[in-house]
Amino acid sequence: MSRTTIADVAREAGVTKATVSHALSGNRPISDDTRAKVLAAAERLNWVPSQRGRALATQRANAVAVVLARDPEVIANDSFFPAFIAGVESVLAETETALILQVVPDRAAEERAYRSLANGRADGALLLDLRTDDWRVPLLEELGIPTVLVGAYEQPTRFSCVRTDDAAPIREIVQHLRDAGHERIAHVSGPLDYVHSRARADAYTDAVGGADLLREGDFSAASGRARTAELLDLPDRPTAILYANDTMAIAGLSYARSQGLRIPRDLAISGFDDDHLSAHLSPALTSVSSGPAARGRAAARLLQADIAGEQPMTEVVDCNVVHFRESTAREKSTAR
Amino acid sequence: MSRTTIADVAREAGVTKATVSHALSGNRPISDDTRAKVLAAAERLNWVPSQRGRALATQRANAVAVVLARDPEVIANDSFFPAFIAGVESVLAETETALILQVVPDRAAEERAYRSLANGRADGALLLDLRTDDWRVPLLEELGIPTVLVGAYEQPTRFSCVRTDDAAPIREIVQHLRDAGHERIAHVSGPLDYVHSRARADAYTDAVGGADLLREGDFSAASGRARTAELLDLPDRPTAILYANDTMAIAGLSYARSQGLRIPRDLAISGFDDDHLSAHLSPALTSVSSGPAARGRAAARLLQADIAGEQPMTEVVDCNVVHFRESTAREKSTAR
DNA sequence: ACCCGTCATCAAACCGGTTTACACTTGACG
DNA sequence: CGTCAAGTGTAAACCGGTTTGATGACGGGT
Repeated sequence: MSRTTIADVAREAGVTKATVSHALSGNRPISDDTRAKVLAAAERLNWVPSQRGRALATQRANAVAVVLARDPEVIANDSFFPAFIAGVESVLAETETALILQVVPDRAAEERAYRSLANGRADGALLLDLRTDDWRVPLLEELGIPTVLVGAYEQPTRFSCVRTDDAAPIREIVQHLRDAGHERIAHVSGPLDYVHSRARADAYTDAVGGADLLREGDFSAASGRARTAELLDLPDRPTAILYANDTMAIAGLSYARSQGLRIPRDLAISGFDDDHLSAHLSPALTSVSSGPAARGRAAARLLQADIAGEQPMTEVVDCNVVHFRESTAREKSTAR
Repeated sequence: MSRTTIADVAREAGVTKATVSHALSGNRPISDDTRAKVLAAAERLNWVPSQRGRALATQRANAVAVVLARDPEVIANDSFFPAFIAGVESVLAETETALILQVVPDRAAEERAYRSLANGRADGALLLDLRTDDWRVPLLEELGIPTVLVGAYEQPTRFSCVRTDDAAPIREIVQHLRDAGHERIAHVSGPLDYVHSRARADAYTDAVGGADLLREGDFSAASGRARTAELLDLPDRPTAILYANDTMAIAGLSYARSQGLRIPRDLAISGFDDDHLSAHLSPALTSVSSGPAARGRAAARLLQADIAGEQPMTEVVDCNVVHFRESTAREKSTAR
């Protein structure tokens, strides 16, 4: 509880509020012994400047925001998000910037949240789960609040962007599967109006030369299971499935097994985002570690730059690394 | 951007700032037609009161904080946290309260974080990962900021508490295993200076009548594997292991299998916290869903009550439910 | 007709900082 | 010796709300 204010410190040091302020901020030259007096007084009174007063005077909240419009359940399923946040924090901590996290149930609430944030709560925002032609982008442009888009965004925008090359790891996995003799390779994507789902799906289509075996999921275990069932019911069923996240992959794997298929001998499986459990399953799940922490750090840096008034820019963080594990291994007995 | 201030609205409506304030807050009686004029003016100017000005005047930040002192990696491993946060948010959203999330690397940073939060950034804090005799409790008491402890805390404190009965599900699992014929039941706990780890370990010791087969892990997959190896190396190895979280359970399961053991026939396994993947593994993992969202909601409510000046209280949220799955199933062939 | 109480509004102070315009010293230089 | 610039500190305004004491209008009671 900071009952002591800058005025108390000023009195204690025998100077005025302005001098105290300048002594601490260094915005104006202050003689060394005055500064010493001020610091001593502040120390003696155990004074810490109030965030509230400062925020009002400087028009800065010293906070940035992330708004998530997702089901609580989906949040709990996401291995990307927590690590991403940790990356963001590691950068924000350096400048005493706080992170405001808001989880909202629907679009109306989300819009209210952004308006409220822009209204003095936060200095900037991080946009996740971008959709093609996302309504939030123009809203935030209108609100005039610095923003960083996490993910490739195709529309023109003046905001900074953190991109990754999701196509490369997908090509790599497809190639790996081809080398192992697979010819019918399927893909269970995320919702295709998410830009990253779309990008991955496009990369897949490119790599295999068609979208016959592309099925749209929604990142949930249930959809992983359902889409897998559809694919396995095909007359000429795929011999490999590439999922857009590990949750769907594991649900799919589990279903395939329940149908008597052996993994990877009868069906090779790959996930995406490398959930922390994936390496420990049996069979261990091939997945793509998408460097969430690195992306979080990059996003936070770009946001701070934007807030500081620098030019927005796009940064490509290349941190995707494919972990080939047992679920896509070429079985000795069936090597061809 | 809210360039328009309350003064603009006042001018537009032909009244003073005070009237505008009262018209919106209802702190003073205002005639109906004046109120209408004010609301119309506010609407016309598209005015939203500034959080900053309001915060300074009311001495309220309209925000609460959660500080996490954990490895980014550990955060990503935790299935409890994201759902807990979602629960917290669902309550905070009702009152336009923001959630400030801070991830800090070490104790010094954590202490700074709390001091800064108490200094006008937040109105209250949620304390997770409680340790026996946690240094943060006296610190927050000294700072005089309303706080809710999530987890059983044994020391006397004036803060509210959200507790759960972790002993019950553990007893239930042990009983279930006993019924299936298991006599050597081991437990791989979390770090024993966490109060919830300790509580679970004590419940286990109570239920099996001894701590011979208790091993302390740290919630990481690596430790799950290591402690499992130790247990399986015993001359008289356990036939069932109860882990304090799913990450360790799955790492342990995976290791046991690599040693040629069949699950659950040779070794029954149970996790805790019910990771979203656990139901989809094969064998599906028995685990305890600890109702993270419900606990988050309870914690948020208690915190809001405390901030509003109500008496602190302890609430027991009973939301533990054991999901018995294949990993502890009694195998037909070995039924006794 | 006078007094008083109620109700609605206003004007000003306040929250706790930052910032700007200005005043006062000093020292250097022409 | 007068003047100007640099260097320090002060006083007051400001950020955008909320809250309180004062003011004025109106109606009822006697």
